[in-house]
Amino acid sequence: MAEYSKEEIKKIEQKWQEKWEKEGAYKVSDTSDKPKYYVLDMFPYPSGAGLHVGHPLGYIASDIVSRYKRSKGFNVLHPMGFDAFGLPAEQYAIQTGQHPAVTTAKNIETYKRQLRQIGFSYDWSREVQTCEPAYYKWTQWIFMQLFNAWYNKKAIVNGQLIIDGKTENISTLIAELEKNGNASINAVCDDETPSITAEEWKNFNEREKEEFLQHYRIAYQSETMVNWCAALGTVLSNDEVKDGVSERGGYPVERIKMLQWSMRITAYADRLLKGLDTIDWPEPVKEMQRNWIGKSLGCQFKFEISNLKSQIEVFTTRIDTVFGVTFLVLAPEHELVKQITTEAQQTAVENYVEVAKNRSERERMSEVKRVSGAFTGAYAVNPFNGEQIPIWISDYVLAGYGTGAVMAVPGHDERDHRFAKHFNLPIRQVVEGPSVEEEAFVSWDAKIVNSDFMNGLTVDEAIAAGIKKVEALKIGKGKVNFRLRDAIFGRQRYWGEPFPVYYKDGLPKLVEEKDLPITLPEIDEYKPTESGEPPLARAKDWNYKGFTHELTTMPGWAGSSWYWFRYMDPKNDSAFAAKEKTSYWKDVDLYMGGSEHATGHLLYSRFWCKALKDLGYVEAEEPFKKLINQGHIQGISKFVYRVNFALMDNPSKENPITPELYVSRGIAQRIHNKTITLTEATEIYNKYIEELNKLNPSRKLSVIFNDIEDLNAIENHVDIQYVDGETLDIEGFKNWREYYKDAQFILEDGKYICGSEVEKMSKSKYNVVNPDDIVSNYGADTLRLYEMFLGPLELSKPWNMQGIDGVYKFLRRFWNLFHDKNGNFTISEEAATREELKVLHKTIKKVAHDIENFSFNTSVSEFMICSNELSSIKCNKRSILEPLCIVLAPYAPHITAELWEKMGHADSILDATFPIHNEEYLTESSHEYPISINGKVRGKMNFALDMPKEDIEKIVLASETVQKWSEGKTPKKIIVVQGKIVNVVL
RNA sequence: GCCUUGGUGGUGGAAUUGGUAGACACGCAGGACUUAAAAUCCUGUGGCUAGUAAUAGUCGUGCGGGUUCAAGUCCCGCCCGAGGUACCA
Repeated sequence: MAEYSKEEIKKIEQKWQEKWEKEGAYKVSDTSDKPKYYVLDMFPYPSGAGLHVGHPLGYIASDIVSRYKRSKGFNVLHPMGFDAFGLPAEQYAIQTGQHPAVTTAKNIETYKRQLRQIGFSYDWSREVQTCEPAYYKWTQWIFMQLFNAWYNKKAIVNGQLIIDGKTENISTLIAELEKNGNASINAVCDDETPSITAEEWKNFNEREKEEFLQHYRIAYQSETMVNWCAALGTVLSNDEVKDGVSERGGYPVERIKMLQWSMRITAYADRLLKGLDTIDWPEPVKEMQRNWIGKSLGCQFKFEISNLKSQIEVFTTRIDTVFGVTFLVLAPEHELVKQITTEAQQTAVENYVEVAKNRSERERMSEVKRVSGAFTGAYAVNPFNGEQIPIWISDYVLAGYGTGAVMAVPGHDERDHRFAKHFNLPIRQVVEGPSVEEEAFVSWDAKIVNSDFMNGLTVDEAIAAGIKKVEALKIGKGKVNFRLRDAIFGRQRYWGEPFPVYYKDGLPKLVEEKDLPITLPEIDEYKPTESGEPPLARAKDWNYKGFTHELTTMPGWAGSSWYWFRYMDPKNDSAFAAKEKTSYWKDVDLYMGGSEHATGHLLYSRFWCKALKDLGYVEAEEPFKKLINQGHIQGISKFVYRVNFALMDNPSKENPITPELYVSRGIAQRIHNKTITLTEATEIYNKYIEELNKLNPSRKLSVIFNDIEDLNAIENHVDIQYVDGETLDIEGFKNWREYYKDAQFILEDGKYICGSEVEKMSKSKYNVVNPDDIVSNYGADTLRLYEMFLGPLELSKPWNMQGIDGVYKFLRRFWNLFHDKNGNFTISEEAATREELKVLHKTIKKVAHDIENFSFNTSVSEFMICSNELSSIKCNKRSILEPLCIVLAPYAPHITAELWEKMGHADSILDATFPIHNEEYLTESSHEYPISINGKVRGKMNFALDMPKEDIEKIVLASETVQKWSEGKTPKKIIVVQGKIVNVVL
């Protein structure tokens, strides 16, 4: 007496989940006669909000593929684990004092409970967590290998030169330095690496040797730009910076240089580029990586500075336009700026640099229409024609790119043109084409003019000639430039892998391998120290044999750049994975995840994989053979608007507490588009000052407020649980966080109205929807089908629950095929009719095709059509329903397992062989042709599929439809596409 | 800004890749069952015009052009949304 009711679903799903777990039904063996198939989901970060409905989208799809491949006879590895280090847990720790390990463990438990109840076929015995010492021991070990490695572009293996070069142990570099110095070494190294002889190398002391080797190591230290927030005493991600101030607290942020660990990913740039042609990834992701790597052929050369001994080095891809250069532009951070600025220009330049350095790189790149800059007063000499050209600085030139200086050719570059127009600098045409007075003319396919020896040459010829000239003048050379920069590997944070590094006399040294892992020490608070040192500086008595440890930790991507290898051998204590395991599983056959990882995780993972391969630890050159992008399930984010003013005194000395004052959406909009009245702005200012003084009673504080321009409203995410429609639940909001407790609000019509936006669903945006309710109301099988039914896997779409009833009804109808009106299980042993077989085989064909093509939404529709058809012909025959169960099982494992058992099977449906469709049942003998006149369908006619075109033409031309529309005229043309359509042209 | 991607009924989406636009669902409307409601089942459902009606005509895949016997699909130019933009993962 079983109906597919809420209670029954719960019973069935629990029963099978427990049974499968008890039997170890998903345990995978590392040895098998079957072909291997490795299906991997992207590593989830276990956030405090738990799993949201966006996560399972990809997991369900990959689970369907895993189950399908298993029923097709593959040995399928399908693991799951957690990328457990990360910023959110740390921020939570700072706020609440709870140890991130504790909250992370709790979050992981929640995730696992949620994942289990959706019925995924994960082999949980292989679970890994990046924050476990047994795991990060090997992350540290890999770091050590990369520290002890360099990139030899002239590597020789078995007497053969390796064209792309190879990662080698640093010992081969040292051996060569001892023999010949670095004269004949061809390696990827820092630009400023000096040339030395063997003699000089031998005479280096320990410090000099290490400093020299740092130019070559794959993991090395260098100075890089970061967002420094003095008030918070830490470095911030671009994400945490809004409008030049910290998202939290609204404190000023400036760009400063800091010594940090980096990874020489640029050594692999060419291989990362070439490897893309060998892997089956979505073309857009490959394209994004190509653009990110950004290989360009150009020319790097020097301009002399008039009246000074220095030179400015520029990189350009358009040396052919060098006669059109009318000024140079340096990044405001460029090291020469101070030196070349004339006295008269000093104030202007200093002011400009001060403003520019507080703008994020992203802002500087995006606001191209806002032209700004300053003249240094200095002039450079164009080496091609001896002309004196002014040197400017502007923030559209970025310090980290190329040389941090560009030769400006306003005639043929849009940004240069805008700059020249704005500052009234000359514009010159050197490429033949339309006038460049009003608009830059950018072309790679034209002739060069007004350019001395280049006149009449094509762009390509002129580039070659230009490089030749530069090299002849000995001022530079042709150069391949990559946009890709070395990856910063250090973080000023607590919750990450500690480095296996200590300092002796200020020199970084690796710990001994036997001392791994270097575990994360306990500290009292998770904040940076008062003096701005990273949190690890708080650790008491934490040292390595009396020496100080490295105090920064590794970034989020460290643990996720090799985890797929660990799943192959997750418990190994003597290697990150045993050689025989990595050579059996090799690489990931199917990787499912979002395209947001295109230029981060996916690039870093490829990099580490190549390095590990070169060093002889793994066989795979590429980690992920096939990649499928799942779209994001988007959430509706809500926003509140925090009032912000710049403080008059320097907040870095001692942080004042700034008011939590929020204005409703309409007011924020008026602030933003500057339509707010001065009266209203003044009221807000008064309120702000009042609060500011209340919060800092012992100090006299004031803020800058001259007009409405000085008033800012910063958009902050608010958790959607505190928003009803668009109105904020003020009490809920105040209780959300400690520092919102006394938040003040300026309302509209008595309400606080929130802003709203569709964004990716993410804990950090506080817009997540949890799948638990759906599972408890409808069951896991319905959730699985519904998420697939939502639309194509790779498209992003906002979450909505409309329509879930449809798939639930389908499952009930499917269940009813096996049961009579009273809920008794009844199936017939009668032979199937041809009609029934056609329905079955059409479904088998469509579903198998859909899974192979990752088109899961269309299979769900097909299942519905099939079940509707079988219902309407009242088919309950075993010979139809049994194979159908196997076909549906990857999508809805619980219901099908139950029905499979009821049909009398003692064996598991998990290992049932996926049926193969028989084309014989599907062939049609005739086709109903749409008859169109001038492309518009006017009628339909049925013809045998093998009827010759000529016969169809005759019949159609004689038909009533054509007679009616042609009104006696003779048709000009008739097109017959066999099996498809007929079109008559009048 | 730049790179990538998407835009089809009231809603999610389908369309064998240039060949009948709107499959399958949701929602809505009407009906059956019921004292009633829920559940279930049946019927209808892109817009506009004409008709009591079956139906007929016409417009229609973000906007504007183009190629073609034929365009949601290909080409050119726009508009809008989303992801990434190097310390979120």
